[in-house]
Amino acid sequence: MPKSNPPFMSGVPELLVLRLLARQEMYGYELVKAVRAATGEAIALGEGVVYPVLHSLEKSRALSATRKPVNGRTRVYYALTAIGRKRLDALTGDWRRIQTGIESVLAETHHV
Amino acid sequence: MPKSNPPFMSGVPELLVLRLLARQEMYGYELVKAVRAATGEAIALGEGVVYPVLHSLEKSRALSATRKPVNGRTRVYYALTAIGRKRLDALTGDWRRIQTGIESVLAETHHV
DNA sequence: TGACATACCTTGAACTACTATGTATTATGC
DNA sequence: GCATAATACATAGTAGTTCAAGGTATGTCA
Repeated sequence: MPKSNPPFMSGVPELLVLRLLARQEMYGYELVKAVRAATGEAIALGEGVVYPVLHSLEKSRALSATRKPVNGRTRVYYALTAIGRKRLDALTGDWRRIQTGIESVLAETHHV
Repeated sequence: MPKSNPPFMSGVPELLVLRLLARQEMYGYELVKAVRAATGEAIALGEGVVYPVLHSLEKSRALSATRKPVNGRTRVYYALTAIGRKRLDALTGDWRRIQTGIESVLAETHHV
């Protein structure tokens, strides 16, 4: 029974991938673990989530892919493009807007 | 062309509706405007979003509905139940976890 | 009579994350 | 030498949810 669409996750994988790749280029499997580490285990993305995001971002030219042979194994390194940077900025803005909105509702010391 | 699933909105309508109804009971149309006001215009939910959420929450007994005739017109007032309170607490926890995780990734002063 | 705000509701589509599964190679344990 | 785990990439199918657009009806103001 596939448990899908857990609350508050839409757009999150894309944002995290773009943000982490803005720091340095990485390959898919590395990203999976980087997300876990960077969020302090708060968010964990499976490979089945990360790879489709990478492919779709590459297709929209937000990422560039480079195949590098490492240890006889081929790794696909992804790096942020100028388009990707813009996409990251836009997503970050969306996030800030929504985060602020929700915070102002949750924060209210409710005096029933 | 319906633009659906904008980033970061999954679960948000449910959270906002529960949170606002925790303060005081309200009817659908009132909620639509309350969300806009409470989030400082940052988040605006259409009626097509709010009503299905209300119905689904009523179905899962998180909300109780009361029909009240006002000015010859019938309004359906929704109030939080004990189940709804638990659901709100759970969702709030989810939100805090994800919000914290993302913040720790975004916050990094990136020194390229 | 017309226009507009209030109030409620439904529908169809589109998006996206998730689990599960598959393939292949390298490293580790016994 | 064999089994297991970790690495590395990939796809399929599902399902949950938001959204725009439309529909109905009443009250109010000009």
